[in-house]
Amino acid sequence: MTSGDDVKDADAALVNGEAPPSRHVPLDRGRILDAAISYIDEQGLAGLTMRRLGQALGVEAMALYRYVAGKEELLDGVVDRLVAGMQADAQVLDRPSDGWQDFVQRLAHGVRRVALAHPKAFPLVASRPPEAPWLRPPLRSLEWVEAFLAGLESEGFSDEAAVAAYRAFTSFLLGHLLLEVSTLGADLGPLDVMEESVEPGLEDFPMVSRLRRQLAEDKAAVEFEEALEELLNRMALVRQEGNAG
Amino acid sequence: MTSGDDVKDADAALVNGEAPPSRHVPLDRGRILDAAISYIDEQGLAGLTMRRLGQALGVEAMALYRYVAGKEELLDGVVDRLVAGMQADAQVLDRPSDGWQDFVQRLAHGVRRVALAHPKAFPLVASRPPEAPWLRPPLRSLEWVEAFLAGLESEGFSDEAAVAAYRAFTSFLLGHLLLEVSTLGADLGPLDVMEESVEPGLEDFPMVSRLRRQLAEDKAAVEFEEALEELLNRMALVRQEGNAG
DNA sequence: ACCTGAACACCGTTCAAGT
DNA sequence: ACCTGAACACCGTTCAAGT
Repeated sequence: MTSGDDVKDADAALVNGEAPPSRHVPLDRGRILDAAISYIDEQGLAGLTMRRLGQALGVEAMALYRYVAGKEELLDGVVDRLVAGMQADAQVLDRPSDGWQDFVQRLAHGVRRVALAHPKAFPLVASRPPEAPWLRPPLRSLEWVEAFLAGLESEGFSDEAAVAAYRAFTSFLLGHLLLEVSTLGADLGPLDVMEESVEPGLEDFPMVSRLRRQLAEDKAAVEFEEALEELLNRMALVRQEGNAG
Repeated sequence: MTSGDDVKDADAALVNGEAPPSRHVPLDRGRILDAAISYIDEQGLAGLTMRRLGQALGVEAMALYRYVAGKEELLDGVVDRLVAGMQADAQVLDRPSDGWQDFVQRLAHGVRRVALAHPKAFPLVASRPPEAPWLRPPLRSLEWVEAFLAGLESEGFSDEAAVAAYRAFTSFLLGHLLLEVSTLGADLGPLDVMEESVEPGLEDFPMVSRLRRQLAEDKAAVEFEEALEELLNRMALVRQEGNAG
């Protein structure tokens, strides 16, 4: 677990794990962003406050402003950190080694894993306005886009086919993951478990009430796999067109 | 509409149309929600405040609480109103008359029209947590879902096929429309126009910088049409399976 | 019946001051 | 160098009071 790496100065008293706010270890941006993500995971996005975040770090809110420019910039930092997590997790920077289908599958599952790990934070990745038109959510980093395009072209995709694939891939991920994550209670903190009883007024909607069970069934995982498979098929067609034309 | 029935006591103040009865026309929920949507359209979601909304209506903020339970409930009301707008616009309650493909196309374009008309408010439709698992964004009303399912079944879809189509349709709409709307400046109010100059650090990303033009090109409309066409093809397959099996 | 004034707890953010 | 206290403008929400 804890690698016994040397620590440069003798703050040896605090050892490992998540050190609770300690006197002499100064804050740093990374710790603040991680704390923000944890806070959102536990309390929900709406509950995140500069003052409460400071409190969680054992510090007054004003101390945060030495490391983040403001709340907006904090949230941007959270998004960056989540996106960086996707990259590390999916090893997206690796080039395709088992064909482009495997490559794309790996990326898709990497993003999905992060979304499911942080369902209350993921909508942030989706909704912050992109800084550039080539950074479509949820693939909000140049590293991501570069790796995606380069990976596909190394596997025989033309410029046009790679760009089309990029658009299709982002739309696919955004729609599926946002929907999946929204069912996991994406907004509020203390969420009441839904009642199993009959919803009021449902008797006016015969189809919905008859298909209630099937509509409520959690098919997110297989749905994702099937839609991803469909996407790969479409991408294969576009790739061939590019080669033929 | 309102028959001139006598009301026995004065608790009425029943609101009919836009009649200015006496001095200040009293507020009503509809007017508040419409004002909120206008405010979001013009100033952005982040700028919406109970106090400022009151001001826009010529009233103190506290007066709003007679008609909405709070800010959260206000936003839910905004979502309901936008969804109602989709229904009116797309005439979703009409049953299919030119085949189910035409039916689904009509619905899709109706939702897209509302999204494009209110790009800064649409993310709300996507991100508020659904009240029930059968109300997947952006189709957040029982009327919508009922009409969708009934429409497809009347055109030969089985239960399973209709439910699968519903899932696929919502994912498709959410992904495409959220992405399209996010490029229209979905978050901030006074947004600076982006610089045409070279982005910093782009030289480290050869693919992105080479494909810059193509990536920035606005293909949202054709992309939507093509993906919708794809979706219809998939739905056609699922429909046949249902009939064959 | 409908709206307002005053009040409360909480927010983001600044800046001079502490250590 | 890093953090805090005090202050400011603004927020959502309540409630008694005005008309």
